[in-house]
Amino acid sequence: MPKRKPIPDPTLPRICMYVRVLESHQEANISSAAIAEAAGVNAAQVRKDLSFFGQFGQPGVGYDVGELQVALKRMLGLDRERNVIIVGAGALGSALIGYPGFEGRGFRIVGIFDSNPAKVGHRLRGYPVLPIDELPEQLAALSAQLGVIAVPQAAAQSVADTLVEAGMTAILNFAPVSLRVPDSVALRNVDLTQHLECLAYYLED
Amino acid sequence: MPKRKPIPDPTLPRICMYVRVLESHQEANISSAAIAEAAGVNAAQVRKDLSFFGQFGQPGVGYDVGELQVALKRMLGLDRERNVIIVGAGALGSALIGYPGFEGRGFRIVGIFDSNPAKVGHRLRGYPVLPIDELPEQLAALSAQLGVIAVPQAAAQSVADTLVEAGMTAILNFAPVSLRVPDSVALRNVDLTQHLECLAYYLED
DNA sequence: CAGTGTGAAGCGCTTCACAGCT
DNA sequence: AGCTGTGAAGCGCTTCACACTG
Repeated sequence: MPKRKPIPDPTLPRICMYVRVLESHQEANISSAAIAEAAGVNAAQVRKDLSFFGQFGQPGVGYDVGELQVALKRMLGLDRERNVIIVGAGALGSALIGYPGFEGRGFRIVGIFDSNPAKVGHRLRGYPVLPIDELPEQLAALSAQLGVIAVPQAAAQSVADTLVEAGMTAILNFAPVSLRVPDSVALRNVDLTQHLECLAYYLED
Repeated sequence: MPKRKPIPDPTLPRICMYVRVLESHQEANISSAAIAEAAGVNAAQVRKDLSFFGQFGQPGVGYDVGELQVALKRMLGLDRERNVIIVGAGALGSALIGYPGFEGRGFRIVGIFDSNPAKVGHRLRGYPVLPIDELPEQLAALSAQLGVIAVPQAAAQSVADTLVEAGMTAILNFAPVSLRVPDSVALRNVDLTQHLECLAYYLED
């Protein structure tokens, strides 16, 4: 469900990368060629990507680093904090809670859920683990906008259904299954094993 | 560096998914339509993907589930165990060590490395944390074929260089940077924050 | 002149559609 | 009849090339 105009799917992650490049750039100006170099893409690609959001550059000069950064962050919706809940208090869920890349970039973990009664009630890195049945009530109270699924494969679809029913519209799924969600829900999958499997293909022996 | 014929980049992950579908399929036969349904793709896509590796199906019948599974696993190089080392003994590295999807699918963690002297020597989930300087010597001894980078952004390129110099040809990178490696090295990136950022774009407010 | 913005060409993946096999 | 394998069409992203701007 695109916001205003339909952005090509591959563009979005690239824009995120450009923001990173801008953040670690020292000078005040930067050219599309320099962004491309740092991001590992074509310079024309950079300009075309940016053109989806408007015109930011000055011919002969390039882009104002600070200005472009702010503009892109606003376009991506990264100009505000986002509350995130994690479902699954296993090793992966636990690691995500402490992941510095989240808190440091505007994503605040506001709740951990698990179906295992043995885990519920305990604290994980300072966060109380809540029972999954309470997810529907808690969701509004926590004003969580992003849900992370870090449960075993077998439980993933059920958790996704619960999240969707509770009104969650954006889900990041770490379970190795193709989840079924309504078109109105944004879903991204991160399949760790799949990445290793793809790499294995390129090994010689 | 493709093995025999150049496979379209998007095909590889899909093949991995098909294998998953086959593994959890009960009957002896399956049609491309059924695989497609479960994998969330087009049926013609499935047939075209499979045709890169050969002809497996029987017109009017479909595919033999067991046979196709074995064939695909061999084509992907998943018919043997792969030794994996993880660089970075932080929260993420720690979670990856215990990730059931690895050990359960032929990827065996054989070593953890970290540059922090405070971590070296300790055991992480039963594995000794080795100093990163020993990586070159240890690599051959451990016969590791896959390297996982789970260190902070600032250290990632240096770790990648070390891995490449030591002869590693496949790298899975969790640091949020675009790493520079020779073309002969297979590299895949998993940027957790980037996924959340992409999702944030689709949020209404 | 250096560098952006963009129409147009290029290219590769996806989907269609159907011949052919069982 | 049912379903695979595949040439060909369709489609969308990427790259080129250049007019234009400061």
